[in-house]
This record gives sequence, C-alpha cells and structure tokens, in this order.
Amino acid sequence: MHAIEEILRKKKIKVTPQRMAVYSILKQSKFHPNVEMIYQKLKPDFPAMSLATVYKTMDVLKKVGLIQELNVGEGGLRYDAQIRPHSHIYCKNCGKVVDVDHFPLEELQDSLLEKVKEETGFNILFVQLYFFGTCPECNDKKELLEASS
Amino acid sequence: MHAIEEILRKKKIKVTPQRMAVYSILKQSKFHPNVEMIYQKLKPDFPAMSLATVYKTMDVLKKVGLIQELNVGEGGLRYDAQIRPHSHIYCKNCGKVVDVDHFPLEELQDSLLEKVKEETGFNILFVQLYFFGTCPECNDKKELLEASS
DNA sequence: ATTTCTGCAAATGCTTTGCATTGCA
DNA sequence: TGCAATGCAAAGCATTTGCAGAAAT
Repeated sequence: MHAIEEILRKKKIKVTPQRMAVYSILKQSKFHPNVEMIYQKLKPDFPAMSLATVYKTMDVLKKVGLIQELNVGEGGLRYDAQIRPHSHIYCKNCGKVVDVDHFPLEELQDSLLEKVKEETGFNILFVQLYFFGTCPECNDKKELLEASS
Repeated sequence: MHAIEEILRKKKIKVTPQRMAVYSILKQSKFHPNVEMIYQKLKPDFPAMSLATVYKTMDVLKKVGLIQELNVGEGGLRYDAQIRPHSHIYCKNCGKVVDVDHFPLEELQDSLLEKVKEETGFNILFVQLYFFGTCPECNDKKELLEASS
C-alpha cells in the first residue's frame, strides 16, 4: 500500500482510481502541471473523467498536505507533489516552472523568520519564493533568431 | 507637475483624471488594494466610472513601471505603488497585505541570484517573496475568543 | 447499506474585449 | 481635429457548485 492510500484512509477519504492517477502524474512530472495539463494527461486512461473531478482532487490532496499549490501569476495554478519547502523559477516565455532545489529556503526560514515576525507582528505559517525570468532553452532560441537576422 | 504625468506624457499616454485618481489611491494606501477596492474608493468622486477602466488603468501603470502587481493567491490581484524590491506578508484571516520593509530582498537578490542562475541556467528578471500567516489583530481577536469560551 | 465521489451542466467571479461616445492634446 | 481613453455590455477563462447516478467502504 502506498503512503497516499494510508493517509487518505486515515482521514476517511475514499481511495479512488482518479485520485491515485492524479497524484501519480504529479509525482512523475517535473514541470508542475496545471489542472488542464493533468486533465489532458488523464484522458487516455479515463475518457469519461471530468475537469471538475481534477479540481476537486487537487482540493483534497492540498487539504491533506500531499501537494502544494503554486501561483506564478498565469491565471491557472500549478501543482507540486514535492511538499518540502523549496522555491520555484518560472519562464515568462514558455511557462515552464522548475524547482530551485539548492536555494536555501529552509535556512532562510529558520534564520530570518524571527526578524520578520518581530517587524510585522504576524504569526508566520509558510513562505513562498518565486524567481521570474527566461529559461536556457528560450534564451538559446532567441540567440539563434538574432544571429540569423 | 507630478512624476507620473511626466512619465505618461513621455510615453504618449494620455493623462486623465481617472488615471491620476487610481494612482493617487495606490500611493496613499498601505493595504495594497485590489481592483474592486480601488473602484469602490473612486465611486464617490467618479460616479460614472467603470470597473473596466480601473482594470485598463492597472494595465497601463504596470506597463510603464509605476506599480507592481501582487499575487497572494486570493483570486484577485493586489497592487502596490512602491516598486522598489521588497517582500509582502499576507494575513490568511482578514486578507490584509503588508509590506515587509526591512526584509533584505535586495541583498538577497544581489548575493544569491548568481547561485540560482548557475543552478537553473535561467536569466532572472525579478524575484517575489511572500510570507503567509495571521496578523497581530487577528491573533488578538482569536485569543479573546478563546479566553471567553 | 451507507456514505462519499464522480461526471455533467449550470453558475460564479475575476478579467478582457468590442465598440460607440467622450475627452485629452 | 485626430487619436486615445472611457463606459457599457457582452464575452472569456478558471474555478466552484448542485445534484443524480456510480463506486468505495
């Protein structure tokens, strides 16, 4: 039995093929898909599946803490099955979202959270750090275009 | 003449009372309003004003670099006339967005951006850092409720 | 058998668009 | 006067909701 099944059962949430499939896609993919991307990936295996089910599943997985939601300001949201605190970088050109694994978000939280708490008086629950720019692939394409003109 | 008028004229963008009023509200308010809040604030002075005009104005001000857009994952977006890099803290309870002025976002960019560039190969344009939690006012209210129960 | 989930369609909420009218330059 | 901006209403997306039938426990 997978960890996810145990977690769901413990909370009396039913284990369905759709939920397993959504989570499995998130676990496998590195590019942090949005709801529509997940829906399209599931279509071959679940032709009758509804977009609403994907939305509801994201909600369930988020609430039990199995995934995190990313907001890169696109309109739709992106999802990540890696829940350890880490930051993300977004390509404004192709929309790709990549993990920034070695950026010290955990250390940042440990060392500086107290400072921010003091300044603001807030009780801080979590932190999100986004980098915005253009990815190597898009930069290369642009160079090629410029060279040929 | 205010700086904003000069900047708009330089870009051949017309200076209208609506645009001035929207920017003035943003300059004055500390709580980082969304479009609806700005619209409501403007209604007494501009009874005929349309929500669409506020949206279009935010777009113009953003494009000329006079304001920045904040995305705290609420649905709607928040706006900030302070464009110097700084981070924000969001109260999940009352929705307030507060500046974190002394958090070293500029230093963070200077010292660690190179590291992230190396790891990801991205060309980085800007960074956004959000803290999420509960504000002092909401925390106090909660304590009162608990004490009285 | 009970309860929750799924799939569908309709509804909602934020934002954008098209276009005639208005107003800045 | 000419071109851009405003205001209005309709359209567009992402997301949510309500509910009958289906599936999990």
